[in-house]
Amino acid sequence: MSQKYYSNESKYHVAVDCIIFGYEEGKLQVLFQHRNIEPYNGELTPLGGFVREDETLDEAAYRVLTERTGIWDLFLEQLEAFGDIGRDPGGRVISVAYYALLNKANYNTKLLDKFNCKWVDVDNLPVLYFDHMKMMKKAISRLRDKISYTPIAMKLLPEEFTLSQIQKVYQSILNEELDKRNFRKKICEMPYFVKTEKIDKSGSKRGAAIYTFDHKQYSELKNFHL
Amino acid sequence: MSQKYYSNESKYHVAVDCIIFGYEEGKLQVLFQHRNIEPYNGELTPLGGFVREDETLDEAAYRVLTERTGIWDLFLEQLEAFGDIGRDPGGRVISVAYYALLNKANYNTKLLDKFNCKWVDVDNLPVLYFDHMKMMKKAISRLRDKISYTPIAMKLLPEEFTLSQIQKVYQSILNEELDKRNFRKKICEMPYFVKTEKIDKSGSKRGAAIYTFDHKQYSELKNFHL
DNA sequence: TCAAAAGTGTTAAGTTTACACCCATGA
DNA sequence: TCATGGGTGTAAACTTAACACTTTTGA
Repeated sequence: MSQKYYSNESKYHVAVDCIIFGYEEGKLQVLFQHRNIEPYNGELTPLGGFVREDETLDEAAYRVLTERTGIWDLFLEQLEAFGDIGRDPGGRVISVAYYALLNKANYNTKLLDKFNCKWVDVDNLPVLYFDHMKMMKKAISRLRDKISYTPIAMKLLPEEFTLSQIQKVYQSILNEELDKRNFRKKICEMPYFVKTEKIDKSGSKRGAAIYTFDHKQYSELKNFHL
Repeated sequence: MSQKYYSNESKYHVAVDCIIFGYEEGKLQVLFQHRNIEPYNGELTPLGGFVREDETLDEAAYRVLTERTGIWDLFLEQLEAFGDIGRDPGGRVISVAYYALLNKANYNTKLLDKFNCKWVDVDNLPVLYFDHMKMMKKAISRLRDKISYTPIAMKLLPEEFTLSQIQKVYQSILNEELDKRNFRKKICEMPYFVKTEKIDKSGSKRGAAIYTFDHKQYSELKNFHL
């Protein structure tokens, strides 16, 4: 069936590559894996895999992510396809790049060793091969754009967080300091950030108000604006 | 060589699909082609083709465009890859979608018949098959975003144009009326729109100043801001 | 002479930025 | 008691939006 009409045309390997962002201690991080296949066996690479016949591109990316992190709740979006001829010296591979945001606290650290993965600060990236640096740059620039008009940065944090914590997340993504008052003003204007009665004492003696993200209200608002 | 390392993995047909925008008489238009292959033989579809082994994805898109329009000077950018399993009933095809802007005045109309193509107003789209409507929507929304911070809309017009003409182009893309004074203010602020001494009498009795686009200055400014 | 498009500035509204001090608490 | 991070408002700068009349000229 898959050969019914187009049998004269060439076929190619198709892979997904996921730039996976996490956050810890004020730093935006990316998850890499040591390649276990030639060429460049052992070198760091974004998490990727070949697309299977029974899955869409998005599903392939999601599979790679969940099977190697143990996390199901994440933000995932396609960046674009990379298909230069010599991009992979191991053969012609069309790679569809994705980026993802997840909460490291949910990460199953046993899988780190199993898959030989490693978190790296984005301000200290390793040497990357193929066109992986292009993907990285695209991912970071897309992420920077996107956090200005959607609250996806929340996916890097636990369900409960303080305003200072979000601010640090934004700062780590944008790589610049933000004004505390202006930042809080903007956040609190958005109706899906809700202040709880709870106080987080972990970050300061005085304690900071704990906020949560109202997913339901957010998706209602989002749909409304379409 | 292309099989050296990954020979156990599945391979797929990879195609490009181009959403090609043109402009005429106040209307934003898209170029379609009648399919000459089953399934859906004869139905309208964006211009597309399979990726060859000796070309990148961008090159494939550019080839499809130039060989079927006769135009070499155009704006071309990737949208994203589409790879749902059943998207093409003729077989599994991963399609990388592009959008392009070109000046219809340069279009070789002989090619229209040769390739069985047809310009359609975007506000009057035909029934589309596969996931082509998704691509269309993505292309239009990307185009709308992009004209707010880059002057790509110029690619729809001849080298020389009047301010009223550009305004109509913007209006046709955004599908809304713009304020004449505010619009002209914004355009004239950009240093790469240069007013010439020439007058275009074709659109009015009084005549309108002819402007050109300074590509050199634009690319210098653009590079400066990187 | 008049219809039709070209051309032109100002004001109000809204948004963004800059900026500094008091508060509550645990050590 | 003091060091630490939490919390708060206002004014200036800038950007965007709204708005109406005069000019030119060919038919």
